[in-house]
Amino acid sequence: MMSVRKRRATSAEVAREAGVSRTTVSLVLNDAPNAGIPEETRRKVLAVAARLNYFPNVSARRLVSGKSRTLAFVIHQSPERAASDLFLPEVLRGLVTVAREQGYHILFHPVDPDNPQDDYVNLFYQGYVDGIILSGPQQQEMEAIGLFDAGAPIVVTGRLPGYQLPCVDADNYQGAALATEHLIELGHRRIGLITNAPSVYLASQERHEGYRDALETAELLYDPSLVREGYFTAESGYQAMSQLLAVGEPLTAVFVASDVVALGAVQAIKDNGRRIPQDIALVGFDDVSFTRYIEPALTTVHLPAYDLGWHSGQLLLRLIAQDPPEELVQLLPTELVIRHSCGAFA
Amino acid sequence: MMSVRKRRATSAEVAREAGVSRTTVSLVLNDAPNAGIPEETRRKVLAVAARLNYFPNVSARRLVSGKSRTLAFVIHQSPERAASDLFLPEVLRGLVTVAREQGYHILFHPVDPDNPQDDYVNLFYQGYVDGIILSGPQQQEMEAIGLFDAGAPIVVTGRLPGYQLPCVDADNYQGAALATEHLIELGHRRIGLITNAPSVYLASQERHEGYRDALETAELLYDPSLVREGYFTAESGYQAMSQLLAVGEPLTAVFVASDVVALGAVQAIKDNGRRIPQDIALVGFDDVSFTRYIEPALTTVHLPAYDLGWHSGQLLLRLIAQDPPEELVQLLPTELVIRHSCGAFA
DNA sequence: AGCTATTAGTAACACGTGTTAGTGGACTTT
DNA sequence: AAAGTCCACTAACACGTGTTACTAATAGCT
Repeated sequence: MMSVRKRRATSAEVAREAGVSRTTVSLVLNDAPNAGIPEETRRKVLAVAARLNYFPNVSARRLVSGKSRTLAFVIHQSPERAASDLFLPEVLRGLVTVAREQGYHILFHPVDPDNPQDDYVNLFYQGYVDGIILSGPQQQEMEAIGLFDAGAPIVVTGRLPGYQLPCVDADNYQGAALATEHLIELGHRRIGLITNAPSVYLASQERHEGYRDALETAELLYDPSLVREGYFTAESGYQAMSQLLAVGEPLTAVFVASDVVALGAVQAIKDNGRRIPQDIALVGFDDVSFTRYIEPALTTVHLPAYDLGWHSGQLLLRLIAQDPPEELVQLLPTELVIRHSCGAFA
Repeated sequence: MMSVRKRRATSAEVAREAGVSRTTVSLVLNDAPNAGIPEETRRKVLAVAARLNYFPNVSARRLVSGKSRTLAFVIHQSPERAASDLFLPEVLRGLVTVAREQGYHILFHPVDPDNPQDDYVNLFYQGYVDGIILSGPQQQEMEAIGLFDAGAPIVVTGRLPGYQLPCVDADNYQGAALATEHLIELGHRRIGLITNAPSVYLASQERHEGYRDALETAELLYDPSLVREGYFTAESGYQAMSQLLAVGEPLTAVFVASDVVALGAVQAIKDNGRRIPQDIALVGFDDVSFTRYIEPALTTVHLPAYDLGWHSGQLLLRLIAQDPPEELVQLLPTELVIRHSCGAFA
């Protein structure tokens, strides 16, 4: 049984114990390519290091290298919305995957938008991290812009309207068009829209435009009276759908630009005594985990959460490596997930 | 407009610019209480520091202090299950909240159980973090035990059966009893159980026992033929419920020890042409976000995800501060969330 | 034999900070 | 006036590592 040593071993102790200099220990452990260390010395050092349970101190390494090999994942989330952040696990998984490939760690750093006393820019200035990923930015994100202008590596997951920051986002426009085109192909002519959020949100605008352009490409009339605004929640979807059901000339399909909002819409349709998809066909957006469980299973547009994390990390790492790609604004394609609510299987 | 300086300022530069020694700068910025620095010097130093945009280098601080003021959140998650980890955001929020109060940061470090080449123990031995929170441990977590035996601060979120590690878990037994008692109070006498997972999982055992003991306390017969095993998924719930519906003497209520599994059960009941809660009352477990949206809204036992994160962090911080509480195994109480599927509002 | 090239290694500096022990001067006390 | 006390501040060390410049010894070549 190995006894527990209180203090951690240092490279100096390894050197003394192995009868070599600290430099040699360092060269062996980082196996420096050009310095020719003979095999015997090498093995001796490694053996002593293993025996003393030596691990190089990362703070000292960081200090001398000037790099932290850590990325900050900064996410704006109010306590209420945090609980229902259904993408966070997947985004993180994508980010960690690409980061770890290159030996980087992730510092998880949520920020409460309501009291932004917490200065995430310090994470960079204090050398805590080498770069920052900013998820779900606010409208006025002056700190991020200042950071970028100062030459700091920073990537926005989502988008910051009006500023030219490096960012990775889902192609909301394309996804909305995909959903709408699918309903058109199924023969629908009067297709309503319930947005995911008010139009100040860029994603909401883009999904709205994708819907409209798909209609017009198919030479269908874009009718604003068939459009209602959602507000993130299922409740808002219930309200919006109830209104649409009361429109004079009835519609046969609705594109709801958010799965959570669509949940409320489904309820409203059922309460109104109509059936899905026979009376009203439905397509959602986001592909959150529970959409396959509701009745009927929701056809929806898959938001590539894992890829968002992965590409954000990849972009950030290239910025850190001073090797930026030509295109600093990346839109990731979405995919239509066909289930039962659209009536394709009827 | 302030020009962007390439190199970051150091305390030595601040000292030179302010005409004092580096020691004075350090004393001012950390406002050391006993060292009497006159107000004028103090202001002068602070002014120069602000002008030079000086931030103390965290790597150097860590090196000299020997502390990283960082906690690792290590979570075992296979890629498939990561996407449906509905508690992660809340657990993280709780953990970050308590950590930040004491000036700690969080390193997010998922581990794929299928290829565990990644040694999270090194995070501690290399001085990357001061302590480790281990979420969702495997059955044989020898590294964690070794770490604990070596005196490293470590806390398990969930529980490691058979070993005496500090841990924080939800009181599954109490929650299951709560759910079952509620159904009994509503007058049900034949109450089925669908477990959340196979009985090798501790949480599954505990929920099973809570159910049985609640029955026996009410002097009702515990009947194994009314018990079926779920397996995490809605599909497994559909299967289990279908079997229970075919039992000779029909039951009037079922406690499903997982909301996701309950989703499948709901579907099976509907497909069988019975109504909830009139024909069959249902209570779930976990209180995942979508339970309020399904039809009827699911009565369930709230799993205190935020508190799990918070108390895990709190316990770990006390271990780090060498101030451990008497009780190193903490069970957090659950709460019954009464909605419509149990029939309490009928 | 004398010069050069290679081998095997080390001494010393740098990274940026916290902190202890100490110093010179002004002020107070006896 | 001498001794003691406080004030304001600093020199110097420590933290643990990476890396460059250098040395001593050996081998290779003409």
